[in-house]
Amino acid sequence: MSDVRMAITVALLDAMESFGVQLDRSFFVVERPTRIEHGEFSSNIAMVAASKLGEKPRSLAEKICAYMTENPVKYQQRLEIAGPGFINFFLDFRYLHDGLAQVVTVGEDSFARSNMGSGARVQLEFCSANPTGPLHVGNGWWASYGDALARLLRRCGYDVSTEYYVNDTGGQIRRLGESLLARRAGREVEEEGYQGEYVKDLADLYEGPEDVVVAGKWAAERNLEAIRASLDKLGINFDVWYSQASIEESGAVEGIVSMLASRGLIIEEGARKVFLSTRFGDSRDRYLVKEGGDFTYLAGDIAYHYNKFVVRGFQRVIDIFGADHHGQVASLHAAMDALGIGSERLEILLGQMVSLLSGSDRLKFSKRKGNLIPLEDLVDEIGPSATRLLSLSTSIDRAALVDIEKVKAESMDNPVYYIQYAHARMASIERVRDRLGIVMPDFSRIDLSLLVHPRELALLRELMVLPEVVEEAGAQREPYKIANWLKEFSGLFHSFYHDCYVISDAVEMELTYARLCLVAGCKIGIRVALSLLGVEPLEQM
RNA sequence: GCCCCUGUAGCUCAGCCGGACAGAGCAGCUGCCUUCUAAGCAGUUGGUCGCAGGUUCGAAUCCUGCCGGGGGCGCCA
Repeated sequence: MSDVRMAITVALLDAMESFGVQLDRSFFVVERPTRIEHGEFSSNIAMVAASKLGEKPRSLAEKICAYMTENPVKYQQRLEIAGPGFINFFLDFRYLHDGLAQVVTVGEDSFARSNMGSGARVQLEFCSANPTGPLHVGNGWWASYGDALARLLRRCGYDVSTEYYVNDTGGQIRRLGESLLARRAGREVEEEGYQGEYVKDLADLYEGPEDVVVAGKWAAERNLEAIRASLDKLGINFDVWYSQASIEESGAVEGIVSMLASRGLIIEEGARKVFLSTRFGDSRDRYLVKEGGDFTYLAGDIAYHYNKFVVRGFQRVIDIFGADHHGQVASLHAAMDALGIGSERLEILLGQMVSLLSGSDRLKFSKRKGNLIPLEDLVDEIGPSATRLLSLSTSIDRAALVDIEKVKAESMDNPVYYIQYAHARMASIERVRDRLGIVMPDFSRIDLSLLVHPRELALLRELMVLPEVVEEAGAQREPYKIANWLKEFSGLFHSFYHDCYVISDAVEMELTYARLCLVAGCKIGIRVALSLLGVEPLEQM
């Protein structure tokens, strides 16, 4: 919460206390009204608290205003009671000027940084696409989300480690091997196999033995290299690549099963072993060992999560899955409770499906069929920044619909250009400043109170909001809020740029200095936000 | 049948821990380049917030039911 907002909140609490009422801070809000006529800040406290005092909202509002007029907060100019009982705060614009001075003073590294996480160790697992083929657009979509969330949480003071879980074992690897060998022998790949063209390309390179496991592992490694390369193009790097096979080979999976058995949570049906997950809220019990004696995917996944919490000591784990893995959520949570770890420490975010629109056809994809659109094609076409920003513009809870033709053909309409252009204009102003040899005076001699044009004030207000947006986006795991802020802020900057010349014969030098300062602050803000999304700012366009 | 998302302008989406006349971009229509990049700015057209109840001083927002869309309920991974 900003200092000003905090001060108002505290003052309102004091006012209520003076009337003998103790209120919780979450009981009311101090917000920025959508309309500037309603002041810089506004509170609903009189409306929600009126019944506690047996008063009418407006008369309580009057009492509060009287108190606050006696005990004003910093920058307070006047108060207004409006509508059903809102208290509107009109402030001296110096609160914005002081805010700007602070932004410029602390700079890009510290502005909009929060200590919300207090250094808590968080593990963030995302993407984790099976190495049975190249990444498709949907994988890249949620990979961008995961990467942005990691950046966001780091900025909020969490100690984040990102991880890609490599599913490099099991039936799918055998199936991949079978498909590879079939291609090498010139046979058709069967219905259940991987039919994409990439299998053909790999088959041409494979010189190993006629063994489905060896061939499968070989192909998976090749695919993984391609996946790393695609992610690299998007600017995404993982701290850890964790192998599923390594978990199985370490004996950790047996360990988990016996741990659960010792708690009486496993029943045996011949060779099969069933985890009584319904006791922890799952909708049905789950097999951990199959009839043939192999572990199920879930068994390995539980061991993997045990490893995250207990072996590696993460305080919190966030998994980002596609909505098609929704079925795992209840089972994993059940297992965490069964193992005494606590399901509340495991946060599973589900990314809704991404579908692509080409012309009027909604395309359906399948990795096995091989009819997917590779992530790399999109990145090569529109660039990493646009790819990221596109996927980060909407909520994870909403099934995204991407219009391929539109994105490719009319990429000028992509919001990334709008935002980049704003940054490029800021940089351009500074280039002109340097070309003309304008040297900024000492900071203390710049009169920021000259910034009173509506465009300047609007820009300043939005800049001041960024720290709160960062905290909110981090707390709610919603990086798209940063993207929305960027669009809004860029729009305000374009308006300012159009209406308020910074360097011109028609502008007094004192005002030029103040505006240069504003531009510097804006540049800090936009660069912080872009960095959170992993988008590279452009100096010129 | 059960579980998770979702239904807001012609299209893509914000707003959803209740608040003041429902927002943006795109598409459409009108204007604006002799000064820091017109990939821009300004204006304008366009909405029974899926439907019906309920809670409330106040509901797009909360609750219930219904209708529609996506995903999931494997000894696949």
